[in-house]
Amino acid sequence: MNEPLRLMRIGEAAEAAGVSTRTLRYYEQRGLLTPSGHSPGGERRYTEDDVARLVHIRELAELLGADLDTIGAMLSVEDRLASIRTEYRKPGQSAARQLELLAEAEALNTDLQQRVDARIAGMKKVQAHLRAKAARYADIRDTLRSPADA
Amino acid sequence: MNEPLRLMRIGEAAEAAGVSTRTLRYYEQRGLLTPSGHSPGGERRYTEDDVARLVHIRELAELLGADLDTIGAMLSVEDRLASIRTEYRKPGQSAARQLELLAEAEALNTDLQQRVDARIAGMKKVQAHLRAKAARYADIRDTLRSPADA
DNA sequence: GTAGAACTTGACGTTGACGTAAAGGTTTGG
DNA sequence: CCAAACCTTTACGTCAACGTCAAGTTCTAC
Repeated sequence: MNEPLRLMRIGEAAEAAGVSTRTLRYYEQRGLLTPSGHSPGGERRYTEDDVARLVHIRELAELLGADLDTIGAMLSVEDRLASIRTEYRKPGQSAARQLELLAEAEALNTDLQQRVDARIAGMKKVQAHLRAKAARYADIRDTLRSPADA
Repeated sequence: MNEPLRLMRIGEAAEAAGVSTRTLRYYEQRGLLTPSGHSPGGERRYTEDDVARLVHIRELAELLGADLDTIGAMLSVEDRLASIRTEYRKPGQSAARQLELLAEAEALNTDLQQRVDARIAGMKKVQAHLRAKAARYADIRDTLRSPADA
């Protein structure tokens, strides 16, 4: 009924995400990523989902250039969200409570979207600069070929 | 004939760019930004162009998340480029030499473009994720309003 | 059941990009 | 010309995000 659910040791998980084992332990200490389980002897065991989350963290870090605290905030929003979805499925919940949680998640998501949008806009500005420069080079190249100067 | 050419002291230049004076001295030490001149007493004097360069550096740092060494490399490309333009204007230059310099500049520019493009692509991926999430929230909101469950 | 690889928890080291304090020299307005 | 504001160099401090031992424990393959 339940899938095989591969459990990875820390080294395997780290390699799968392209980071060091130190990074995994550090992220755990910072509350960003807790391994899904442990071996009887106490070793960390990671699932594919854990690795996906790890990759996600790296994306946010590298693409957004955000520090780990900021990323932690983003993740807790997403986690919050997941629990909202769970809670939402339970029939016992009051509709008011559900709407409240939903509103919170939406606000945080909107905030994140704005940050990303701003960043993309800035990057596009740089991109435009570079394109303009490329065009100038092409011009210069043309001028060099046909020296109609005087 | 020549414009007034306002010269700023370090504090003014720093404030104009929204950074600390320490940052200016640090960038100078790292070879990223040398003031255009000095007062007789030895104080740094910056021009508007210097400030523009400073702003440019900050843009690259914040938008690209690049470290100062990388930014330094980018800047030296641009500087190289400016000197190429200067050299290119001189009539004494051989056309072969000009083409050589131009090719170098174009190669470096292309490289930079690719890096920026990749970054934008990554950001757009994140953007898409966030949009999908927003859509899901909207769905949930709808479901909450009309509980057609059984 | 044992060797060796991989893991555990400390704890100290490193690097980048500045912050900050000290001790003195320079500018500038009145 | 003089005080306040601003600047100079030098040097140590800081913070994040890990890297790197060290000393001991657990896994895995044979």
